[in-house]
Amino acid sequence: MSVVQFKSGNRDRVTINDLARELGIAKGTVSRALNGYPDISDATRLRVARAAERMGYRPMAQAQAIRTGLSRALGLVLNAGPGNAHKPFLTDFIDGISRAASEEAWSLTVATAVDEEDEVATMARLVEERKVDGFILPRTKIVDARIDLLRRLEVPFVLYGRTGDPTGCAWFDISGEDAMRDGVLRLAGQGHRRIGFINGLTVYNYATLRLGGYREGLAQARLAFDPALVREGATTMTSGEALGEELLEQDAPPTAIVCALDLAALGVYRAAEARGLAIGRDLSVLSYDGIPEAATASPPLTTYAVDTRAAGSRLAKMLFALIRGTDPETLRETVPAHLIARGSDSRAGTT
Amino acid sequence: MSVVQFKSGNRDRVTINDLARELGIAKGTVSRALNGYPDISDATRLRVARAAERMGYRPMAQAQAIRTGLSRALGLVLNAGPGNAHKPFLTDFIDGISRAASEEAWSLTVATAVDEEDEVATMARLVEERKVDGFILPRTKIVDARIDLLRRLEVPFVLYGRTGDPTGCAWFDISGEDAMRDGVLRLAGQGHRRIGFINGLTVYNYATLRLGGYREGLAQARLAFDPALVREGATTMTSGEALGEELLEQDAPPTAIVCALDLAALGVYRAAEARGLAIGRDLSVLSYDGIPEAATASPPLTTYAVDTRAAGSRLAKMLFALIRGTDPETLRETVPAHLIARGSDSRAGTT
DNA sequence: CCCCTTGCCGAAACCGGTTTCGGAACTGAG
DNA sequence: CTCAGTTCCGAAACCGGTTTCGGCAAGGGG
Repeated sequence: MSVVQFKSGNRDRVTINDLARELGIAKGTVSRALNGYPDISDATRLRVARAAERMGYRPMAQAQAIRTGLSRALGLVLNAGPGNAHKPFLTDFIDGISRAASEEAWSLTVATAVDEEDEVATMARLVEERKVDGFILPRTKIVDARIDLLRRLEVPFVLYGRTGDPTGCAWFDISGEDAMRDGVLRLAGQGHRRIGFINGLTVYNYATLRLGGYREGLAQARLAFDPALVREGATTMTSGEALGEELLEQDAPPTAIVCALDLAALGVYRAAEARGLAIGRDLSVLSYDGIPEAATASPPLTTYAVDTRAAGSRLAKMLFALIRGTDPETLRETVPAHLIARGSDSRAGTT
Repeated sequence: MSVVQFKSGNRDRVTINDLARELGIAKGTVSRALNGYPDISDATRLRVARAAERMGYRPMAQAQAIRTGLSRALGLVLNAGPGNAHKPFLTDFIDGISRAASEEAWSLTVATAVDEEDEVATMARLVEERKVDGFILPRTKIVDARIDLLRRLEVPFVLYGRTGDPTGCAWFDISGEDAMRDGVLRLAGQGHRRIGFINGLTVYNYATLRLGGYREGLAQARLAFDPALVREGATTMTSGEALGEELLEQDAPPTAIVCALDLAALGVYRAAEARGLAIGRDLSVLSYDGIPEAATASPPLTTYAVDTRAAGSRLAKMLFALIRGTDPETLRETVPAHLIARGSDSRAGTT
């Protein structure tokens, strides 16, 4: 047969049958005692609990899954395709999710995909094989195929970010729009009058929000919105450099630039350097994310930082609530990013 | 009862019973046909395969697990405790593993832990609940409690890195010692005579190897080994800065420093800056890892880079082989890091 | 023509749990 | 003392698969 020989699976593990035999009671009784059914006397419940503890009984998750339909695993599908680096974000995020999951003895199943189609296919497979009970969806788009899929499959999910049609969605998000608005006001307060904006990819929901925040900041500072000072589509250093160059080569270049992503801001550093402009003196830059490179850049980058670990943890807890039947639309939270002021922005016109 | 109400689990999923009923044959026959048993005629096998395809049958992983003992999941436990940042490493690593796993329709279960004890406990839990069939162990130590545990439990595992007692271990590793040796030779070739070394934590296996590589490089360059030029324990920028300071404040400071980790090297940047030394001119620095910050530092850091994605992928494949019964000791590979020459090292004495 | 293989499949046991159902023992009211 | 109502547990079905076992039919050798 084409079946390969695997290492022997079940060793000396203690099963519910062992427990029942040891205690001299029916295994169904043991199961109900362990799961808190009301038709079990306290005495029996205690006896079972003690024996389980003493013998080191651990229910086999998959055996439970086949009857209950719950595999006690959260799903996270990462898009690792080209242009989706988003690197430093991950460790903290996974740690946050995983820790919250561990607290409830759940686990986290991670898969990667190369594009949106692959992402949806991977999620469908995880659902079909019942490997996960719900998903956390990072990097939400305005129109997001993953959401459509999970809505159709009636599988619980929470968004890290908001989306175009939020019907039936639970989410946790950082208020990037508030950060952008505050950033503009901060720069305006430093005397800047021509403040540029370099956005991320507009398919993502955050981009629209952040542009809105930028415009709101301008309005509050009583500055006119000038389309010539706005660019979009920078998610890497390279694209940030290109778009920064576009802004700076104009006749009336901005004296400050707000970036929607730290990586783009670091690209702007290069563009400025190429033109002989000193960041923090000739050009102020301010950004969003709080990636580690921001701290080591020279000058260190002022940024609105996100606590990604806390986000992961919160999302996991929301997903638990969802799986347990909470109405998704009551599970919606938005929290602010926090400013880390460093040396990349300063008074205008010190040249 | 204390049991919460979960969302209905099993919906319209097609089971092996549906298939059997549809085809009018026994479900055991369907199972054997699907799994390539030899006592099924080709005609039946084909009929079953087609029906399975047409009806969209997907075996429920956990139901298989309970009989076969295999959950078709790889385990990865990350230590996310303080001082274990190792951030950028993760995305690529997970992607590599996950992609290799997906190819065989396996999945990846990720958990985090805060210290070694927690790590071992988490792994034990995953094994007890049979959530994973084997582990990938990153950041191996010379004496590693995780290895002891898995050896005792007879659970398959592969190391990312080598270890003190390799009995029964399979591993994949990057030859950090060769990189350190080549680094020393490169600097010696540039005319440096006093070459320092800042190592990582010596509990990790790589540290001993890299120190050995450094010494071998000195020997080949006919330079004497001077303990005053060697420090150990730098795994962060902060500690790298402190140890770099120690080296530089001496009467006869090194003109070049080899670091076992990029993060430490970036710390040395700061120490040098504080003393008014220009990296790449007054002090050459060369390092290992290939983290993204290395490219954006000024000057960009010369480093021996590691292809972490490929490592993850290779490790997953080795783990599959192991689970399928291959002798661990035949599964051992070491590959070289590759040099990315940038601006942080140069001729000595240009001051 | 008989017997022994061999190929192929059905039936049933099994894996480790959960859940339903029914009945024994105890309780309290009348 | 009787009878209905609780309390608590055993027995068995069930979940969706895998694996063992045995038997029927066809084929081949003597």
